[in-house]
Amino acid sequence: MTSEVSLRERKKQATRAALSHAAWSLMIEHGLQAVTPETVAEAVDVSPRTFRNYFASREEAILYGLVRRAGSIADALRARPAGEPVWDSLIEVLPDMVAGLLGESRDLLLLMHAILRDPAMFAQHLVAFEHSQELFAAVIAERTGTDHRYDLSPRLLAAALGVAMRTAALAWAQSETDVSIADLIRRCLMELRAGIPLGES
Amino acid sequence: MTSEVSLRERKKQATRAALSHAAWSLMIEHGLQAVTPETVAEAVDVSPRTFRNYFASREEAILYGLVRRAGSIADALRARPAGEPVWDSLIEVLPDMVAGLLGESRDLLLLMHAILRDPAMFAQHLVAFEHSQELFAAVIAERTGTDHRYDLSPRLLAAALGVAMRTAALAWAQSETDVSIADLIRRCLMELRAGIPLGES
DNA sequence: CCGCTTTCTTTCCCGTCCGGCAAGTTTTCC
DNA sequence: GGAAAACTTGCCGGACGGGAAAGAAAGCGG
Repeated sequence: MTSEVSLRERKKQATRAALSHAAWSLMIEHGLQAVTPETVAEAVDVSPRTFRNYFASREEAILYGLVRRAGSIADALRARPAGEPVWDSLIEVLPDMVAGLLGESRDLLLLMHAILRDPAMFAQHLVAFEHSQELFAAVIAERTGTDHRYDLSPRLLAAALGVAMRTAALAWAQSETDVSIADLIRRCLMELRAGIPLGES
Repeated sequence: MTSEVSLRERKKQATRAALSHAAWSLMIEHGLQAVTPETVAEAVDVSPRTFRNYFASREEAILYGLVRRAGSIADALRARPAGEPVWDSLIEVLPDMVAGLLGESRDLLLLMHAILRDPAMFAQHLVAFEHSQELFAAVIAERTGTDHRYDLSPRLLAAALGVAMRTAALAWAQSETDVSIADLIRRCLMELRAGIPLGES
């Protein structure tokens, strides 16, 4: 009963999580240039070669945690009342949950700066969001009774969510005022639901 | 009058275009693995080192043409009548222009397969779209009289356009039926303008 | 038209990174 | 308990990235 998955699998997941966590911590504490297969592997007490078996790049390791958290957001969406309109679920769940999962705002700021400075980080964060979107697309498709592999709308909406979160995060990182990231995400989502009305003169 | 930019600058642009074009052609004709700094440089008759002075990776070279074309789409948007609502301009211009600029549908299919197969291509195509979105955000901000550096809406809309085009391209590449890419883009845009209404039961 | 300066191209080269391979270790399964 | 499968590790070769300096081309002043 303790093992619905094998010991082997649990160890692998643990190692992957530990490596990812170590990569993240190293970046927060010592900057991006301090994150290398060697330093990360040493922190987890495995060989550098093993690090490369788990992650194709240091960027992937750093951002892996975000994809995991996207998974838990998707689970939270699944847990919403069955009849609730999807847009309502999203606007209810996403802003606070994203803000909650991101942790220290100082950490997020460091991450955003790394993403904006380093081309490899920038590219990889786009990939991470893309992977997260697949998770969201699956949930949305479940809840609307469509198939996200064949129907446009779920994928479009999932992609729009990614856009909302990235746009909000960017605006947050660049703004001098300290509006909350949750509010920014909420505003982006509501604009999207309204069809991005441009107040044109 | 022929030279509003210097000869030097024109030569650089020509070299960049030639390298990008060669990289694209090589991919279409001989597959992704045939595209290397060496082969591309040879096709343009420059040194491999020069190729790397222009592009950070083969993927960047292959996709550079797409970003250029995004620029010409942005120009087309600028040329629309001043009073026209932005969404109308977009729906009017984007679908046909994208389809027209992409050329042979067989080529596009090869590109999509390369993007879906190769992680580096996948990452780079996201970056290319991101760069294109900055161009679109600038146009939208001009036409709505907002500043895309401080206002959310133009960036959100520009990002949504990228999403529409990528989602459409993906659906097109995966569909067995031969709907036109222009129609798919139009459908995505109209769904976005309508706030992605999900026909929920 | 001619040198001088600036910018780009090219060659050479070295350190780093990536990933295949095979030996050693751990887990699984019967 | 022992064979088979899966994972970890060190080693290694080839690819890649980019610095430095010489050579070629373009711009600029006379």
